[in-house]
Amino acid sequence: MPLIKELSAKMKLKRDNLLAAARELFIENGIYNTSVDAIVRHANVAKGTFYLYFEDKEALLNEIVYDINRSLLLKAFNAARTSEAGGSTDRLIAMIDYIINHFTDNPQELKLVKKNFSWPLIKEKITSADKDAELSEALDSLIEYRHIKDLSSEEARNIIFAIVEMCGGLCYSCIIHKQPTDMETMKPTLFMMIRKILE
Amino acid sequence: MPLIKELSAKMKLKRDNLLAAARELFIENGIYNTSVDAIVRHANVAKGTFYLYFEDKEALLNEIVYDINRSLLLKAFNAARTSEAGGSTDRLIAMIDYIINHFTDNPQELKLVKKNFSWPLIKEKITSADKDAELSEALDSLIEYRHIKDLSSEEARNIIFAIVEMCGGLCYSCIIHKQPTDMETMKPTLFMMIRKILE
Amino acid sequence: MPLIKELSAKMKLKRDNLLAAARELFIENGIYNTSVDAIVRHANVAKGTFYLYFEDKEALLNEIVYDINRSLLLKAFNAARTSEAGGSTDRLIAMIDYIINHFTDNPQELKLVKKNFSWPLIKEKITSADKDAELSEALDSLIEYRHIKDLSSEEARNIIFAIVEMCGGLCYSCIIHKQPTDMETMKPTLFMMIRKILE
Amino acid sequence: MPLIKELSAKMKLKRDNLLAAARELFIENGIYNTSVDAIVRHANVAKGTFYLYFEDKEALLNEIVYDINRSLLLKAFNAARTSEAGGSTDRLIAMIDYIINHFTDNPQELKLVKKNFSWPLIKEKITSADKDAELSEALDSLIEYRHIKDLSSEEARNIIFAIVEMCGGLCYSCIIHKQPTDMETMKPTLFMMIRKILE
DNA sequence: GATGAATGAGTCTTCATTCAT
DNA sequence: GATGAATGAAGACTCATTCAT
Repeated sequence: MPLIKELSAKMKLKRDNLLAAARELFIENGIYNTSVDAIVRHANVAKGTFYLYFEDKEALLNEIVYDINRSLLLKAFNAARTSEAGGSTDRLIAMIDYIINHFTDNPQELKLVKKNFSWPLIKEKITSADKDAELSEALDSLIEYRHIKDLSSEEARNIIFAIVEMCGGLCYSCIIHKQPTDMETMKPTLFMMIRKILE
Repeated sequence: MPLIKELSAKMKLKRDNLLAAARELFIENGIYNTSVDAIVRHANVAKGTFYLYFEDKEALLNEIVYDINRSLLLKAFNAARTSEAGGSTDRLIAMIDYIINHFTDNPQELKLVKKNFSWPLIKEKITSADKDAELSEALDSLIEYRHIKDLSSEEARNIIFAIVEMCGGLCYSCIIHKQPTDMETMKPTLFMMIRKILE
Repeated sequence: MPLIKELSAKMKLKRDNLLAAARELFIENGIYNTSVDAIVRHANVAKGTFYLYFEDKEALLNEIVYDINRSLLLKAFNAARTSEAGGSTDRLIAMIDYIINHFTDNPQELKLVKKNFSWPLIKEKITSADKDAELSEALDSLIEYRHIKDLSSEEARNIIFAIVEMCGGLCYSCIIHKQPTDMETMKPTLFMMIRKILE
Repeated sequence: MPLIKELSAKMKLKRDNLLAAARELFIENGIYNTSVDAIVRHANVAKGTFYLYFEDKEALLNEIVYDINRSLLLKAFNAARTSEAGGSTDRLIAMIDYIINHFTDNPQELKLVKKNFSWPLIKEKITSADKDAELSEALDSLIEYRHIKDLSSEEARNIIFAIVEMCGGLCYSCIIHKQPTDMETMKPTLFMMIRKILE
């Protein structure tokens, strides 16, 4: 797309500025209280510039949500990999623990991600021609780590998926609404449930 | 308060009209694409009438989401109660099955409910002075049905809660996005997981 | 107008209720922040009743402003009459002093009256068939008290009128805005000016 | 701030258009009967443009009232300065005469100004960092022209102020309501009173 | 006479998007 | 590519007034 690579660097910067500004404002004030105007002001660019880099506000939002998820997943993955956790179940729980802690510390981010998370978006990014290799790999290893068991890989994937949904849902209600209890109290129960599911 | 029952009945009708109109439009076009204007047009009342019955759009939304949840929960509860399911786990699964089937048939309703579900709202309704007795009871029996086990009632409640979140999350992604698979395929895996959790 | 005198008493009561309620609210919140709705609520009557007694909001406002002026003028008049003030100038100043003190204690009333005072309204009330005799007399004596001087009665009236406007204007700016100074400081200067005007 | 003077000029023009349109409509229909909608229609700009230049309707109103006062005061001042009037009292009367004549010719403007005049506004404009020097000077010379007399400058200012209020009040009732007489008839009496006040 | 539910024109304000420069 | 003034449709909400009961 960019004709001259040199320019592309400058442009990337501007784009990143916008992304960062929007992320900050979305997290601080919520999506529906953040106008394009506020974003460009915070990023110190002109209104029109926004539309040079993003189709519209939603495209920007999707990208931000994707970035947050991607970065968090990779960090959680590395945390689990470098932990001394022995079995694969322990590693999965270490990952989830990492994610829970992160959202406990960043509840606004959780709000943003949860309300706007979309699997199709992720799927596209790990399926398309210029796919996100790093993320793909992390996700794959997550899914396939249970190959030892007598489950088909689809079934394994579905189980992991279900666990993830459960964790996501609990994060939201326990951290944001403290319902039915706080996250700290819920955690042992959650981990126990996961262990039971995975035997 | 109402001196004349007849009048009150008329007003209830109008209120219900508005509720129904809004529900339809919310389901069809989404919340943020449904203006108060559209609602009153669809309900065939004047703009001002809306504000006679609802403080604002959000109050209306909350009521709709609550109504959907309430009615679905009660129906699921009755379905489970009248099923031949023996054990308590079977009854819980019967309930969940009912809910899954309902959302499979009404994916738009699922969209509406999922994005705007809020435990605090439910909590308020089953806690306040003039609480919703019927719903309260259903929820209580859900939570306390596992008193036989060696779990504290809080832990039992938390487990049920987690299962509900898992089911809710899976419904959304499997029914709306068909991710990672469709609901029909996911169901057996889900039920198996629930059984494992509850032993 | 009223067919039955008995009813008229009840009606007068309702009318007075509305008047009193509106006056209170106008003074407390200002005219443009006081809705007919608030008035009828505060007066404990139905919305429609309002329009049974007043053509519209403005008619009500006019009546309130008139009542305030009338009552204040009469009270000021009596205060001056019963004061030991000797000359006619002293009596006029005593009157003005009374009015200034009243507005100093009731700045909100001053706001209401000043922004909505209208001579035509007063004129109509003291000119019409069923004129307000008491007020008429007070005003007349005010105007004609200077008959000893070699001024035509028109000129005397105009001078008094001008003095009244000056006092009214000063009240507003000195009491409400403390501009150019507070009323207490302005008073001696004002009285000195009046004396000079009247010799 | 403006990098390009040309652009700024265009914008100033648009702002002035809005100002002029609003002024016309305010004068013709009154403030509360003039909607932002009507203003932008009359100025041939889009609704949003209004809010590009003015915070809200009130800010616009304040600016208009200020502009009218400012321009009238300066014109009156110049008229008095260039008149052959000898003493300072004569010059003050010349000024007042100018103002009276102006309002006689523009009664609608008088209405607008009188109901919305606000000393605090004026005060702010002649006190703030980037104060209106020209107006400041005119006002100062008005106030201080009586330094010869044995009055403190505060007292002199207060007297002038009182005279101004008297004139303003008389203008309104004599011009708008012809009460108690028309302005032409009132003028000699008024001037006589001013002379008496100032000896 | 009294009621109060219903009206709907009207208000201000926001904001994503465009486009001439 | 970058700008930011301009747009105007759309939004939520208000409230004086009416009228069937």
